[in-house]
Amino acid sequence: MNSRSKYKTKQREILLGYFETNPGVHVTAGDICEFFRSSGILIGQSTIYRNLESLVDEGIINKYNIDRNSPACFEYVRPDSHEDVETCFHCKCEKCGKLIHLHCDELDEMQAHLMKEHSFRLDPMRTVFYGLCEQCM
Amino acid sequence: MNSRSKYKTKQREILLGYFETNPGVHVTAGDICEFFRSSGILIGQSTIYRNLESLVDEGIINKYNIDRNSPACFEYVRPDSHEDVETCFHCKCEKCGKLIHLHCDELDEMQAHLMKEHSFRLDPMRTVFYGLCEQCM
DNA sequence: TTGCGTGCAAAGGTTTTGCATGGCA
DNA sequence: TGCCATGCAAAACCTTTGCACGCAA
Repeated sequence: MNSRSKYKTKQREILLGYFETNPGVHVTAGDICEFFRSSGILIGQSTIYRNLESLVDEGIINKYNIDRNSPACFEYVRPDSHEDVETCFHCKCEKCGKLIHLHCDELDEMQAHLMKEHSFRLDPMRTVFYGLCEQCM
Repeated sequence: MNSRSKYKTKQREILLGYFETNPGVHVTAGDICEFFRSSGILIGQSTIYRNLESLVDEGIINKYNIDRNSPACFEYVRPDSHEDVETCFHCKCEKCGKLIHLHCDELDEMQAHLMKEHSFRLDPMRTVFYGLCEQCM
């Protein structure tokens, strides 16, 4: 569970560079494997999975479990936007599968309400709103 | 995706009976398979999965994706709580697994807000709020 | 040199699918 | 009779793990 890297390896640097050049983008472990493979960069898939776990533990990237039976999504956390990500919500369209990022004061209030009135500490990282997007409605 | 049963089969009735005698309980597909196997009732696992999908589509049971890498949970929806369920939100404690039913005006407002401001039609049946309950906090 | 990180392959567990058979209407 | 549902087995899928080798410090 709690894994942090102690060595600075070439593979880790490459992976980190990939995220830094793709901020705000959701990618799966498979996407990353495929990208490196097609780029002629050889990094084993287990190395990718292990480094992803480390980066999540270190708070450098976030992991979202959008859906069972679809792979986990990873997203780079910009150093200067630490608070934003904490309060970012995700909406998943049940029809087209589109993932929408929401950052909204009203949702923050809703979260505070759940905490105060219902004694429930919502975890935005784990919670996904399911429904229909504008196009599919 | 959208599968609804057209025939009334013995297997479907048995599965439905299982849920009706276990209201409010969370079970996995594996649990159900194991239960029938140990009861000497032969129902193929694919039949169970396919019927579960149908029952979810028909709104007779709910499916919760508690965690990746742990199987999906299914729960019977009592007929007499149908209206409630439509506007009822679910909070799932990530630690103790407790499922809390919430019916609250503020959440209704939040839902209306998502619709009006973000053009997203939230589906309360499919959406589960993850976080920590009072005891586990 | 020490021990962590890597790569490969294989395992793990849940869910889906192909196909022939059986059963409902 | 015409489909749909079932059961079996195998595949698909994402992710984790075992192990020997390589590399960082």
